[in-house]
Amino acid sequence: MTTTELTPAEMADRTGVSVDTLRYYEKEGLLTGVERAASGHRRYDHEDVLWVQVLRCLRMTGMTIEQLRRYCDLGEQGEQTKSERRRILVEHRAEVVAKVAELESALALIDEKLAHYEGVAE
Amino acid sequence: MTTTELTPAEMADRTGVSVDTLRYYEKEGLLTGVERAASGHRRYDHEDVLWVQVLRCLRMTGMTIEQLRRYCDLGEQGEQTKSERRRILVEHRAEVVAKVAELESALALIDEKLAHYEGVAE
DNA sequence: GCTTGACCTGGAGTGCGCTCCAGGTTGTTC
DNA sequence: GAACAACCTGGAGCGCACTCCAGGTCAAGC
Repeated sequence: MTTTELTPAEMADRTGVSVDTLRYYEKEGLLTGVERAASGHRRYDHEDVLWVQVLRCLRMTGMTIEQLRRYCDLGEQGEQTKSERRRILVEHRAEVVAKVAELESALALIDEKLAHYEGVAE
Repeated sequence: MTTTELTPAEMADRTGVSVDTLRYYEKEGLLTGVERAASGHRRYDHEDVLWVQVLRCLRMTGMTIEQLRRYCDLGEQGEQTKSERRRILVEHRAEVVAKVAELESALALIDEKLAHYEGVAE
């Protein structure tokens, strides 16, 4: 199995996360074990791509860097932290569901407000 | 018609928005025409309560202070800005709908991730 | 009439999540 | 081998939306 390695620029391209942010995530401990070329330049593999996609998904849904760090630290500690990690995801999932509900009730209010503009030309 | 007037503390209580934030919104032009008692202390009326609820709804759904200011400024300018205000709301609504979709696809990924923890005790 | 707490103003400070910068090394292309 | 881009590090800076502070005024209870 040949693992395709990506340069920082390629990784940024692939994930939609800037080179600076990738380095920032690494510095914050959200992205560990990134390989280096002999030159010292970073080389990202497919696993890194998948993981960054998870990071983006969790960030996008409101998980903080702090919480992500906790989640990653647990991952580093191995199998015995699985239930704790699961708990974190279950909890976060609930927050996302709540957020969706919140947005939907906000939509209702926006629609109500929009009704006042009925008949107004575009 | 007796308009019940609220002190800043009561207003904060009623709307869930802190006294500091209420003053901030006023300073930023998102909340205009707030009455004052003879003492110079603010007195909020029912309309203010309703408007702050709208502000919170729009903020919560990601509208920025800048955009809200624009919307409020248009309101100050009267009837001829109605279609522009409508346009802003319609556009914002679309963004909220997109955000909901985004969160829902994130939920799918979280669920996928959670599936890996299947059988892990709580 | 004095204390205590809510209120006033202008402006400084905070936390978050990046984003940018300086000063230097590496790698590719002509 | 020179130029130029992409990379490295540590650390500073930024934009947003508040949040807090200093120094003072106002009002309600005792």
